Amino acid sequence: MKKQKVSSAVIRRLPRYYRHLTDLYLAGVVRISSSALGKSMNLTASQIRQDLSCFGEFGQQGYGYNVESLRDEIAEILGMNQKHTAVILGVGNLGRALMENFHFDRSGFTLTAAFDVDPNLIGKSVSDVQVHPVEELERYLRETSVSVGVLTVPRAAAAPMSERLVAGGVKGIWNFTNAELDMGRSGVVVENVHFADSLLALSYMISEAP
Amino acid sequence: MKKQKVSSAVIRRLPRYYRHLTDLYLAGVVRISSSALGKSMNLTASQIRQDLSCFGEFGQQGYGYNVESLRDEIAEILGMNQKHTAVILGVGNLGRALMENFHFDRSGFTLTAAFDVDPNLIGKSVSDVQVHPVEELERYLRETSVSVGVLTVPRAAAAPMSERLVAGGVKGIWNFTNAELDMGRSGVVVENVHFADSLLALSYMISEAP
DNA sequence: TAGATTGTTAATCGATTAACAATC
DNA sequence: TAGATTGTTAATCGATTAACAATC
Repeated sequence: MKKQKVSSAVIRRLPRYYRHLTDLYLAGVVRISSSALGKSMNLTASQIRQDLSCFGEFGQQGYGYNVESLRDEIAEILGMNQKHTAVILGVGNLGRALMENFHFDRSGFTLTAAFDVDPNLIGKSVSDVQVHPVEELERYLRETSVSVGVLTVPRAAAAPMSERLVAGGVKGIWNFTNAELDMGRSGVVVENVHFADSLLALSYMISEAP
Repeated sequence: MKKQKVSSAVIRRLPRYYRHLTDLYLAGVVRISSSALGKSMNLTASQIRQDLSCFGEFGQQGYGYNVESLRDEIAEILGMNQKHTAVILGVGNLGRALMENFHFDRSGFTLTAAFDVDPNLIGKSVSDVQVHPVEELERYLRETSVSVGVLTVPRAAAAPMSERLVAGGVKGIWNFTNAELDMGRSGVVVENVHFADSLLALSYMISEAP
């Protein structure tokens, strides 16, 4: 086991490994070699072995990797067993879509509360998660350990809300607004889901085509 | 103007440039140097100049870049003026959230139709876009030029739907399902929005923290 | 055992950064 | 003009690929 810094390119591939290994596992595949996995994921066998070597030795010469145990190892590496919690800020369409459709638990998270300003929503539950008035955010964060704040508020509310989350001690922010959040020296990690950036990248790629 | 291949790292930064320049423009900033832009985006001035040089010469020595015209140039590069069109497949929570909240037009797209299997939705309109029965997809694609199909269907429907989109001649697929689509030799571009991958990357980053 | 496949070291490739002449 | 800042070429850094001894 090494303790070198893991590059962000590797980090981005880990969830893909996890997803593919889960699919293989569910399909009943017991073992797989780096070259077979590489073929199915469009990576080189070398890259896969190199990536995994950042975290330990999970394979066996002449055999390859056990699908289930490699999947479990990667889950562990990703922190999926750490009982992370999340709260969601903003129960508009997108917030509700995440609450109703996204399986936080499959990523090792428990969604424990939602917050909104709309009096019509407060007190209601969405997918068994209660909507609180946003004024109660600070108290909630004080009384409950929350790993991640999910930002699905309007753009204008993104900066102030992120500051309140940081002050409340969250470790990460999952940002669905198209605001660029500045975490300064807080150490809080921001993961952006910028829909527009994604669509524009696609726009570029289809515009280039011959 | 060069005609070298543009790396995917550069392509991914283009929408960010566009977003930052738009913010600057709306804030009334007229000109900016690569070093000032770099500071605000956490990039080196060198990298910005190197990136832009893939597409042409947009600055002026001793002055920097005109914010508005650089923004417009990048919009052009991204294909935002090409009157791209999109249809959305699957009007569940996520599909509806995109239809109601995401401004396709701000990325240069027009959302022209939605498709679903649910008889209760068919015929209705969401944000002025009509929901059609999915059986009509082929006819619609034949009669209308559609650039991109937005996949917000359940995972199991992702593969067959993507095949129908490809057969119908779309140029790109914006995939919100966690299925990994294989476009084979079709030349159709897939842009994935994998929520779970994104959250797992965040999970890794907060788990590493000291 | 022989064949397969790992983990790791070395080689290559590509992307980022630095430097600087050109010039507004 | 002098100062600022570009576009581009060269230097550096990091990530990917190839090669191979170790070994199941």
